[in-house]
Amino acid sequence: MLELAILGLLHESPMHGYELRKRLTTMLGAFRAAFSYGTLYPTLRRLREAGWIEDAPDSAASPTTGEVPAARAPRVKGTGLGKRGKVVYRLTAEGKERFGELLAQAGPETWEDATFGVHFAFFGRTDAATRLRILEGRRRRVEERREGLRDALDRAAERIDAYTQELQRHGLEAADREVRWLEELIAHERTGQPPTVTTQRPETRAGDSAHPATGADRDGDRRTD
Amino acid sequence: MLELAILGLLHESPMHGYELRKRLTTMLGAFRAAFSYGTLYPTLRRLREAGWIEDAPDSAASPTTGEVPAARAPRVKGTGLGKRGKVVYRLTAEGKERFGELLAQAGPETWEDATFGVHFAFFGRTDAATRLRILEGRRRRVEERREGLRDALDRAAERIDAYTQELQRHGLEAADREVRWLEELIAHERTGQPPTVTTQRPETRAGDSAHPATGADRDGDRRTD
DNA sequence: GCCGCGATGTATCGGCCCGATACATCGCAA
DNA sequence: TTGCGATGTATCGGGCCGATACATCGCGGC
Repeated sequence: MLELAILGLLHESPMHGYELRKRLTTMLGAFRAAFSYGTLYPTLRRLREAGWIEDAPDSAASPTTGEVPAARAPRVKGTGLGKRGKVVYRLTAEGKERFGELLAQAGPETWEDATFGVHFAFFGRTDAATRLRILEGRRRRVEERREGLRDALDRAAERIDAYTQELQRHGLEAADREVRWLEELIAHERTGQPPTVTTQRPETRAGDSAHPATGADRDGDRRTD
Repeated sequence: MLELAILGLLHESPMHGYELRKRLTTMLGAFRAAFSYGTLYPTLRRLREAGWIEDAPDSAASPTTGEVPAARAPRVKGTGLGKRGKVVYRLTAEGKERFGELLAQAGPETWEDATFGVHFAFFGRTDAATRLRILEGRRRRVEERREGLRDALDRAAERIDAYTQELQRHGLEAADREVRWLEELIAHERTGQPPTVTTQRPETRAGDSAHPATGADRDGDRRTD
């Protein structure tokens, strides 16, 4: 899950682990608070070893000329880095491919809480059919939870602790709201609209006016989950 | 976190791991879907080794539960539990003490998503001062997230992907609703009201909900899961 | 000058937790 | 008899978290 998030973020532009984490935190609105560094750095390492991303020393210290660091010095373990510590990660060609694969997935794991959030955040680069499948899977998932909560409350009535009951009531309401949200999104998808685009502030300077979301890439091959 | 949940549930009555998990699932309304067995059983083992709980072969559970409609015949013939059968866990005296300690905690970890849910579910056995501290800590936590989301949306405006924006908007709304919920609860706590006396749950159907005969339930006592 | 101090930045460790998987038993129906 | 779904216990690999440890940078105070 973090893998998809990192690949997607680096797809826009290379950046540090530190910045990556901040972007992650605000990007994942609901569904997840933040990833910890204890997760982030090991994952970066894994992705590097898999060849999806590559790192380079930050050349920001010397703007244009400067001396290029002699060689991609192998990471000195033990006590931190040599001297200049910042590392910029960037996506490789294989990484782009991998990102595409992950984007096309629409299996059961894609509609779990946090995973769904990450996938949704990248819907702008996901093809329409996959978007719909994920949205509907998620809806079913939340509906199931909602029914479970409803039953529990019906059956519980005055048998269980009032606080527990209140917790379930709150959970039921949240589930209900999410289902309605999803239904709206699904309806929009079916009519070909991008998302609801709440407040429009026409500040869209020159450049392309096309919507990033409605590109409709013709699918050639697709792995159905 | 699971530790608190298990101790609290076993405080009511002894039960199997299997039943424990089902109770857990419905108890934790929002904030958490379910615990997996891959978590539950190792935790039970840990608690047993720590001395907080003890196991015993399944014979007669104490009837303090909601009672079972006599359809359950004792399937214990000759006690085959010696080798490996059903195991009923029950709280020890030390376990009760431990439960009390955990209930009294009100630190930073108690207002994280899932942990907060577990603590809240046991508010009926938590003293008032601790309840208030946890509620207020949680509120601050969610407020911070809300502000972060608000800033991101203000600043982002037309810069970011429409789907990502929609995700953040949804997250903002959810955070806002939770803050209001918490504020209501805090107000109730301050006036000494026990729990929020909610006799009606949110109706998800259209149309308003006049509640006929509050408290009366059409029997629903056929399933004991 | 230089000193602390908070933000930036990278990284590891112990431990919680999850999904997948493997068993075994029981009641029931084809 | 066989199959099947619910009940029931348990482990394993790996993802993820909180705590912790460093190191550098910019900046204001003294």
